[in-house]
Amino acid sequence: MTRSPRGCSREGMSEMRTRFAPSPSGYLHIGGARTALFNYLLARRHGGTFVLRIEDTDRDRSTDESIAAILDSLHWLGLQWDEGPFYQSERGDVYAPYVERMLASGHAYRCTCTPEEVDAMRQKAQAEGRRPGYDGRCRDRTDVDPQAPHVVRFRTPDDGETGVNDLIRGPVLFDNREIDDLVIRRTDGSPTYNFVVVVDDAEMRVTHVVRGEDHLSNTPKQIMMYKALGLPVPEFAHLPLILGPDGGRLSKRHGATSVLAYQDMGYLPDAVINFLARLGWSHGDQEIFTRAELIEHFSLDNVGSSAGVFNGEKLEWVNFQHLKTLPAPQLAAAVKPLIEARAWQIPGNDAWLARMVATLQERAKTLSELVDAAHYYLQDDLTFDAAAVDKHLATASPAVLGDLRAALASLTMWDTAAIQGAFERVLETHALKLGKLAQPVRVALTGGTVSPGIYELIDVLGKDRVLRRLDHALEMMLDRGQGSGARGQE
RNA sequence: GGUCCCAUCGUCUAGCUUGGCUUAGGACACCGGCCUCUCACGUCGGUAACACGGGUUCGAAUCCCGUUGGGACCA
Repeated sequence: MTRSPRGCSREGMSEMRTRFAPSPSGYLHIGGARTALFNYLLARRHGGTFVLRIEDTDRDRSTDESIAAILDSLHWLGLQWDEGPFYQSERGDVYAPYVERMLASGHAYRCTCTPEEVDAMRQKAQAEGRRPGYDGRCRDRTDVDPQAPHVVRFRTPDDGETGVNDLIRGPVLFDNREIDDLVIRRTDGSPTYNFVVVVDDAEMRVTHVVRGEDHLSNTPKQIMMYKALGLPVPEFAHLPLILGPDGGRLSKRHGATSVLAYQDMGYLPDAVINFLARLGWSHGDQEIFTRAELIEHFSLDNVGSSAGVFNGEKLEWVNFQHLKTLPAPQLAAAVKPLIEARAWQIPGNDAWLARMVATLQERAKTLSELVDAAHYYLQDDLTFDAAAVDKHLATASPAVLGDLRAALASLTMWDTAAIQGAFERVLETHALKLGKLAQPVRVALTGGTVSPGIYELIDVLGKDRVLRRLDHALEMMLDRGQGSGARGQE
């Protein structure tokens, strides 16, 4: 068992090479993304190479759509790989020589037992209270015709132990007697998963295999095969799984599990990465990391060994932390496509959009929320909230609002200071507090009671639209005033 | 069923390697105060955890064993 410092490449050691090897049987989910991230971070941290390999051997379950979704997800998250993508389906001929090598060296043998026979021995063993599994009856046969249908089995050691020196959980020992002779080549000639992984990782000179904990019990078999083939055994690190809120395996019923779904919901890739990194890894008390900080501090030493529960609320908060510190022009650029997707016209240039976004930046956890909140900036047909109108507009004085309209109309400068000045003059003449005026104005300008500060709102909205909306509100107030008999009677 | 992994606030976690510095720290969420033109932001404070049982030790969240619980893999 090789013992080396966890996740640390020393001077003189060969370059670190990590890999992410998804099977394209669906979109890239949160758990897979985290595995990819940790491989990426580890490689970046140590100046190594991050390899992408698509395990699409299972033609029935692999689809081009899945491959595209995985690639898109990785691109979106910014997990740029250095080599690949290599497609297993295109590597069909690399495995045969390895099978032959095993056969020639006696580490593998041909077995003609049918699935029924294997099943029978399993049941018998179980009935007799023994460990179920292949009993090795073809191990030493020399009479198997290579042309006849057969599988090739790997001859596992009969005794002793195989140790996995897991970089995350330390040494894990497996009793070799528990591991029976696994099939490495099926009757149809196709190689099996565990064998293919070993060959691929060896051929791609992967030095650190970082993958989900669900692969831990496959690892001793793989180590045996590396040794049988005389190949260098890589380091292994098995990441704890990500669970749903109920402690079970994360699945669709826990909400979105696809990476791309988070893109659609308006999350920032850097935030998703930050959140995923913190799910299982830590660096003291720090919660918010830039990509560069993640690369700088990442280490397998600080990856925990227990499974974690996906917490969407924390993701929202992490996203907010990133969103609010993003420079406004960048945020504007990120938000623009979402606005266009709603077929909303942006009433200004990019600079204006950046100003708009700046007023909403601390008021939205996601890009989508920000666009939702921006409706009164982007659409002129306001939807008035009835309760807000009743509470703030119906009770306000048209005279005061009219004065404000006039004060604003007469401004030659249009900035928050000038606007504030107009407000202050009106408030003084009517001896009112700001709240009494700001809320009716807010309802008049947005249709509701929630918005950025009233001065910045007015500033960004622009003089024309502000005056128009004020006029409209004044009209509404007069209409209601005439029909006041109806009020209170519903 | 067999093998393996895991176990600190509801959740993510620090602390565990090298036992005392811990009245167990931080964060999300939640509750309350402050700030305030609304909503937020911010800020101050609060509720809340070492699964259980043995051992080792002067002393255990930290080391060992067992139990329980959860998970994975194989079948």
